[in-house]
Amino acid sequence: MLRLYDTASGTVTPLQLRDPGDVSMYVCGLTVYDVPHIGHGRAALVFDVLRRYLEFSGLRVRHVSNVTDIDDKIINRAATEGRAPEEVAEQYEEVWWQAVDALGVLRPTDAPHATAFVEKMVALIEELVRSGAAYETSDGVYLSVEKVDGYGLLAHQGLDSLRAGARVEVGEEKRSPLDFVLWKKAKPGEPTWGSPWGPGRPGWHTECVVMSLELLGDGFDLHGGGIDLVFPHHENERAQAVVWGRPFARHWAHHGLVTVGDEKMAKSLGNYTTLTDLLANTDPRAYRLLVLRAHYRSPIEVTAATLADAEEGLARLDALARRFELAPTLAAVTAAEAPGAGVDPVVLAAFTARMDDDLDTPAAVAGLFDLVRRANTAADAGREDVARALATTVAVLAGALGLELGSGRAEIDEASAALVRQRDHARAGRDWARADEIRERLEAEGWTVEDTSEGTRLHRRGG
RNA sequence: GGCGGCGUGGCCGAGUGGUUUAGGCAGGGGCCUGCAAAGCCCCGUACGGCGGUUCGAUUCCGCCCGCCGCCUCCA
Repeated sequence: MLRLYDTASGTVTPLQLRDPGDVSMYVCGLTVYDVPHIGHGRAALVFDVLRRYLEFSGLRVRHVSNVTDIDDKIINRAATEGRAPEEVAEQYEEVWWQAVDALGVLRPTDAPHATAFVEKMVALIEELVRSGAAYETSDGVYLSVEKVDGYGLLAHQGLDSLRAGARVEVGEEKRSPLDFVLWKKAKPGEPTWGSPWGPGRPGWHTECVVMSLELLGDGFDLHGGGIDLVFPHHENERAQAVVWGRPFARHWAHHGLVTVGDEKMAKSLGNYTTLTDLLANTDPRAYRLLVLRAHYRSPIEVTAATLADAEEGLARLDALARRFELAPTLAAVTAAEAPGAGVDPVVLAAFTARMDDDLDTPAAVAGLFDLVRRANTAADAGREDVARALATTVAVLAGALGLELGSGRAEIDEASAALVRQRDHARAGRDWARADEIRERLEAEGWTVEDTSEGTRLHRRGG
């Protein structure tokens, strides 16, 4: 059984499911106002790995991830560019899904849009006002954190110390600086929805409570996101659920951020690389491997050097796939079926033990590389059956992590294929000069040339 | 200031109270190869500093130094 770090308790605890066999997880998606950067890519990869591993473990996963398609940033961008906010949101949502697909990340089972749930959000806010937990001001409706049992649970701080660090805006009508907005009254020209407090739009923290409970029901299993969402976003979601009287997430999972020179990558800092740029220059699997080689709660540096490192590692895995001509095994089997598919049961047990330990993917990946060496050694010694079993194991377990080996294989064009035939002929005739000349031509075309017992073999490295 | 976390060999990055101190990349040597490529073998004895606990700490405790995250929108 998977044990995961739970932000609420601050400990690694078993992920105990509400409905045994079924996992309900809600992952905070993004606000579609700009192109995604590689930090967003890591977020998608981390939860993709979690989801795939849960499925590999034999569980059914309902994975909900929202799209925030109404927000100040979208409105501002639309205003600046003289476009409709919906148009901006649609454009960047499309960019996001393309990047998700390119990363080999499974799309969520549900991707609700905030704008489709405004009526339900209004209903919730009305209820919170009625119960006395929320109050209206001249610019909106706010939740009074004083009314929330255990406010600060996720932040691991009490109300007093949170208040001590809070910034206070001039002219605010909030009763406490920690109170947060549930409904924003519209200014001229802004998109609006109707409400008892006049035209306006919901605050960010409300959409996730409403959509997660609506789609997954009370007491769903897991709520996740970046570690920077712990406070205030997730704290405030939970606060609304508490006052609403609805059991909320049983478990909270947060991942570490991508850093640049030890600093968080962020739009506001301007130190970001877009996901599109990354994917244009790098095999997406190399980025996945880079992400897997760090623990999901640790920060990772994504630099030319760490990416190159990951690409070399990936090349080693792909070389194994070439050597054994492994078929793609992405999510082909579950752990229960794996032994029947030729996976070494001892290795499988070690793999699941590592993954069950708070998703220790660095250790799991280390285990895979260890297997690569064992498979190659066995093959070098002529122990074909042993070697094949080990290589198959690597492919299946890598597949469980969403890493498809050998899929970077390139189609060989007819001209290159002809050169291969000529080179094999030359080598058969021991015409080394000719063979080397052809190899140079192929290498100039970007091929890596390998001689095997079956003759010349070509492959490409990198993306 | 409060809270959370981190500091491991050239780099990335797990892990552990003590026998052989993951794994990857880079580097050196060797084997294999017509030469390569791929692969295999060998080589690096690291755990921020100072104390304490202990027969013994990188691993436990305390203090210190440095760094990061959150406390404002943020994956």
